[in-house]
Amino acid sequence: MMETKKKGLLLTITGPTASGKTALAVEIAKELQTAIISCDSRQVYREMCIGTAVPEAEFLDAVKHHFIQTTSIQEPINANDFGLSVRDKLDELFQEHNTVVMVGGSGLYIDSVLKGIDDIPSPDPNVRCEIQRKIDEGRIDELRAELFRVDPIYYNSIDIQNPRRVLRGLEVYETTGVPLSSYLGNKQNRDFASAMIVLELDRGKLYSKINQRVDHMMEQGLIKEAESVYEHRNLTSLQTVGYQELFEYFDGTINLNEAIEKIKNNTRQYARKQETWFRRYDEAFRISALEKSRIMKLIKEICWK
RNA sequence: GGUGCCAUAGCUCAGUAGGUAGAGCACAGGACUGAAAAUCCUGGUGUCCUUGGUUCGAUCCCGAGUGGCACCA
Repeated sequence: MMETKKKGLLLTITGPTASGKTALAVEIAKELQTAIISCDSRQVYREMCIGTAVPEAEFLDAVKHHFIQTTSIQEPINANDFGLSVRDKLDELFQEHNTVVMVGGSGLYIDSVLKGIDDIPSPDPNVRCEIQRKIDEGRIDELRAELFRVDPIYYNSIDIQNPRRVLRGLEVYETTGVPLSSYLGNKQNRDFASAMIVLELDRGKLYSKINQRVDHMMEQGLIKEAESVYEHRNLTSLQTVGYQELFEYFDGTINLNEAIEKIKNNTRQYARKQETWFRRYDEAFRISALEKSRIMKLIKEICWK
């Protein structure tokens, strides 16, 4: 069989939040003299910096980073937009580099870049609002029945308990007149090679790093940052750990200590969900986040291939 | 010192007309192709404070002890 010519290698570094991805990626990118693509659904927003743990200035200065603070919370992006933009950017970067480093913990965004995503027309936002209204009114059964009628294939493929999935199927059908399932299976495979490293850290260590990091964010002025975006609290991009809890504090429903504890709890849960997601990447190299020299050795082996 | 109330899951608490227990949170596992730091599903946590008594049987009733809280001195 003829192997299609690959443009270059995308080396993805992932792992749960606070596992040390950022610093490691910078070190690797320096070693390989290449650029970094951030794969983080929240660091793309300019208005959120402290709470999303955007890399420190010294890191950003040392290596060219892409997709960090490039858009506004008022112009939200989604997994599809992200995947397409990254692929465009990679075309450009592979002209100059054999290897590019991608680092981040947003699983769906990683998939969008590596596996691609089917081309589905963007639904009408008003349609979404209308369907959401019905969900809020408790009419989910009605919506499920409707979805079953218009798109039984999709209906049978999703978690029908999850209103988001039901909504998704209906919003596509209602705006395009065509079932969502008919758009599936035509995605564009990537034209570059891929290798992935998943950083691992035992729960105890991970949780204490998370706690420390939250305390550090508070010292850096997370409250002030949250205040500055409070008026936009309903935007999708602000459905984010570290902000929603402080908004509750601003509202007076909880006190500051409770808010901080909640941020820590929710960050822990986020880390756990990330780990669940990463277990699906069975082609990935899994390695302890603490063994830096082993990681660097592994990188060299991967890149020599 | 006296009186009253309380003691049940890691935490906050519910409960059993006496048949060894349950919610929320925490914790753990899972799903996930355009909101993904989102959304959804699943799971169990236990000397029911100690000790004597009543009873076929006590976490529950009675006595004593210990600890906590409140009030009175």
